[in-house]
Amino acid sequence: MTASPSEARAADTASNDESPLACTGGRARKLTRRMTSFYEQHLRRIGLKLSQYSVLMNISAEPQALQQIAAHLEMDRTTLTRSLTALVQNGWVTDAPGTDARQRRLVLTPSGQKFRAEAHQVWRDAQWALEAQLGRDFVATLNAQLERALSQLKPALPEEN
Amino acid sequence: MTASPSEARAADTASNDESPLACTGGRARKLTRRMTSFYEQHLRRIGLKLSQYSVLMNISAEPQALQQIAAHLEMDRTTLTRSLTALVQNGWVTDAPGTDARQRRLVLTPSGQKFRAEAHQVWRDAQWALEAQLGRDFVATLNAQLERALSQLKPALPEEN
DNA sequence: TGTTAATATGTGCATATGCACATTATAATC
DNA sequence: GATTATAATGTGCATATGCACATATTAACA
Repeated sequence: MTASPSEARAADTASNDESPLACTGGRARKLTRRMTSFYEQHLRRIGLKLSQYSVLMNISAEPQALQQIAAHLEMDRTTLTRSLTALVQNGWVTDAPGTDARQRRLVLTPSGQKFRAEAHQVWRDAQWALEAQLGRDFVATLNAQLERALSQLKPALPEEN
Repeated sequence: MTASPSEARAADTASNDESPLACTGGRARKLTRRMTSFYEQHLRRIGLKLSQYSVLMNISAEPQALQQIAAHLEMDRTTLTRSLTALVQNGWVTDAPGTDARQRRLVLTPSGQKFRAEAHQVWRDAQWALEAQLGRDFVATLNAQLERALSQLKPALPEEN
């Protein structure tokens, strides 16, 4: 409502009161949509989504617990579960036997290792294309900015589960 | 090439001339997840997703065609359609009568105008919180970087529809 | 040792995202 | 004026995202 407590600060950002584009989150989302689209133009020829590629690159011949992978990727645990479904169905990833019946330990299959190398090459093409389009220096700067933002914008409620 | 477990990490940090930079798309996605989470912590108290907020801020008392809104937000047309469903069901947005039976023209209802102002205030709180956490200067820089990336990474196949 | 707490994961629900396809209405053309 | 092209939108499908809740398993401990 008429939030009087914030009127003082309102002057600080009054320049963009009417402009929703000032929203950093909105910009980030928009860029992510374009960026995802860009990468997936390349990845489409091997039938991978960018997210699936990310998951695939974080699985190896060494069994890793699902939660470890999720933490490393900083993906929602349940999102990872469903993302793995496709990779498992394609025979690239499988469950390694373990001692703890709760824990899922995931490994690449032989065909998964082969496919991962192929996917990596396709990603390289995409990344090179991105650097060609935006300029290598700018991409490096952007990477650094994203990295810095990530280091400062810590995830909220870090796993209260 | 041997798809060793370290290959992914090697690519992540590679910076020599022969290797592409780290996956910019992956970083962007990760930051977007955190950013979205950050904003939605605030927006949750009025029951809005960040995406819904963006849509709401791009609808006014002046009827606008769905496609115009989608183009301006650079959102997929069909995503917008479904995002509008919730806004319409809540009585904030409605269809304005038009001459072309194909075209949907959307307007804010009176209650929608009121709610939009409220949502805007909540967003301001979120934006302020973001600036407080990351530092105002850095947010400004980040915004500029995102904007620059957006201006250079044009959408592929720019609406062949 | 039996009960309770903590762990690891899965499922249902709602929305987001984009593609392919279907539908309806207007415009164009002959 | 009937047929065809174009335009605007909606729907189905697959996946992404995150939250709330449910389940199963191991650890803790009284």
